[in-house]
Amino acid sequence: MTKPILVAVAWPYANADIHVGNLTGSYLPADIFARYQRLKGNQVLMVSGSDAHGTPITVKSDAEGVSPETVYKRYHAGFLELFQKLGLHYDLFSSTHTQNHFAVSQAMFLALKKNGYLYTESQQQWFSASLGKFLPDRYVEGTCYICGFDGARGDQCDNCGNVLDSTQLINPRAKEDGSTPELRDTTHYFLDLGKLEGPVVQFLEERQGYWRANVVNRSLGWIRSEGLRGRPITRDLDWGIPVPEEGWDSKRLYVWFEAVIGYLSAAIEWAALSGEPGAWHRWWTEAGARAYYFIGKDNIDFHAIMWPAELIGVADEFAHTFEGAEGKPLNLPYDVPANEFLNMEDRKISGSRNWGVWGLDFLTRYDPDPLRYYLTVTMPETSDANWDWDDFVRRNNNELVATWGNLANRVLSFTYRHWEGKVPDPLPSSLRASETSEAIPSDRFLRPQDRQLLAAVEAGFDSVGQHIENVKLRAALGEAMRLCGEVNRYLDEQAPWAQVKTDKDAAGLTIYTALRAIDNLKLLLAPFLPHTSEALHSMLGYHAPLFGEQYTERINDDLGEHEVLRYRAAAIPGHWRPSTLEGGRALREPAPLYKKLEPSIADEERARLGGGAV
RNA sequence: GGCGAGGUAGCUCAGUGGUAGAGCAGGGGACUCAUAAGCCCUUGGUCGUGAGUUCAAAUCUCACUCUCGCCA
Repeated sequence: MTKPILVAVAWPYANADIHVGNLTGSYLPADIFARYQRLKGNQVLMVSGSDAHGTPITVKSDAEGVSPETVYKRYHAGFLELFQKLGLHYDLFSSTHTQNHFAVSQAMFLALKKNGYLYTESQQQWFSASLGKFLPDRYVEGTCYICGFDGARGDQCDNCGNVLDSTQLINPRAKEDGSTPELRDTTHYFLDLGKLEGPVVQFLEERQGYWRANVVNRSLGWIRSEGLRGRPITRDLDWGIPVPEEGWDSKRLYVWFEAVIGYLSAAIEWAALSGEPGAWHRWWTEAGARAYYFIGKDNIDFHAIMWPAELIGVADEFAHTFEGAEGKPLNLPYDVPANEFLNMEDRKISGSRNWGVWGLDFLTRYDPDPLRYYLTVTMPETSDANWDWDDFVRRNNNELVATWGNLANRVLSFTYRHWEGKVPDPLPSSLRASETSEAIPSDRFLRPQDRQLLAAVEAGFDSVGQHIENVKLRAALGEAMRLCGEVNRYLDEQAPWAQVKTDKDAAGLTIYTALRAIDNLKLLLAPFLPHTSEALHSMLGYHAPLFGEQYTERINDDLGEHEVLRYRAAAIPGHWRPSTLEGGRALREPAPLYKKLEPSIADEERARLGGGAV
């Protein structure tokens, strides 16, 4: 029985490079979860894309004198490169700047309006007569009315850190041309969150039993203490999605409102690209489907409150508006396993201070799986965590290399030397030549200690799998690593290097068992360490790969061209079940899976922190 | 100031009522297939503080305290 699983991954804002905190916060856990679900045989759809709209991007484009599109495409290209190098297997990684996303967002808007959850309200906003337009808060500077600092922005004062009401700014001036703006009335659409508060609270309470405490308690606490109030979903801006309404040409849908719709629009775009336009319904309207949202804690409000509110608000009207057909309600999030933050050497990661480790830069010096390993064992699942370069080196050398890499290497190289590069046959040599041997299941000859080891390792398919399904990835990886220890212990007890001198059949049984254990561990670790599991898979003599392939594609629509990352599933998918390694199989020449790192690199890497601007 | 999360071995963290755990680091030992890796033994904690509930509390309640985050 296969289940549709939607793996909805946070949309990176296309105005900065991705750092290790972003990776461990949402992108990496999503990929681990998705890879497991695919191995398990479930129907996975993992989608995301670049968040291309909003003022941070227009601010950057103004500063550089290029179009917002140029800015977003530059960072988007970096995302695609990083995801391919790190092996983040998105079924589709698109962008919010596509004709499809525009259409889906506008349909959501219209469906909410039709259902009575939108209203308009007039508010005051700075208007520049010389520029002839309303100014977003970030585009106004002046004196902070709290601390008196003169360089405060309309939305926030960088001196005292307070969030400001821009209309109270003293001596306001337009950032763009220095002109003095005036307050004018402007009308906006609001999402009537007050009306949706009851259903949203009910949605959260139904999930309180299994959601992470920091996600559900925070959301419920916030609603109970402050209540939900209407929130503007349009703003005066010319970059973004037009409001589907006569006379609203100068306004755009607010980013917070439309970016989350990407989870839905990307599923729809994926379905269209796959040549099966209705296929998105499997994840979005079927009752048995589950949607997991992988995000960082800064996004909790939007995914645990706002997005559910939008989905509850459109109800079955979305399909009606979008497809003109009778529709079912859209599925609400099943889980939002938000992660906390990762600090860098005990300080907050900061792009402007160059305090952090950036994904693409890291991969110019190190391999992807050690990064995936370290980010998983330090994943901030319950509280903030810390990246420490000494710890990175230690864990790479003492855990990844010593416990697992060395285990694979010691068994494979021993086999290669003593059994001519083939899996030893568990049949006793006396039976091997006889005619009947092919009919005898080789497991029959395994000794109790062999069966015991294999049973312990095979139990990992349940225990590791259960942890992953509960999105406890640190625990899952820890369990898999513990099983590596079991195999190391078994080898020490059996000592095949001694057996081989006195009783080659016994040594053969030991090595056969150890190889099969490694073949299992390769799968148990594959969601976490896909590159090296794939390499080991190949050394064990398999030809069909465990996982599928990523590729990019350029799509043309009315907005122009956008590049997406896609995924082609493996022809013969891997399976989340015990190995049935057969004797006699030819192995490939083994090579170490991981490299030991010099402890000195910790100092070298720390020296890079905070250095010259990127 | 309000809300949320956290404060458990030197370090990173598990552990939500029943005699304190893991990994790493530290100390000792036997082995040698392996990336001087692996294996065995071992040192180490009054579970932030105080009180309460209970036959029994790291685990529940209350107060206090420190850290981080969000909001005001």
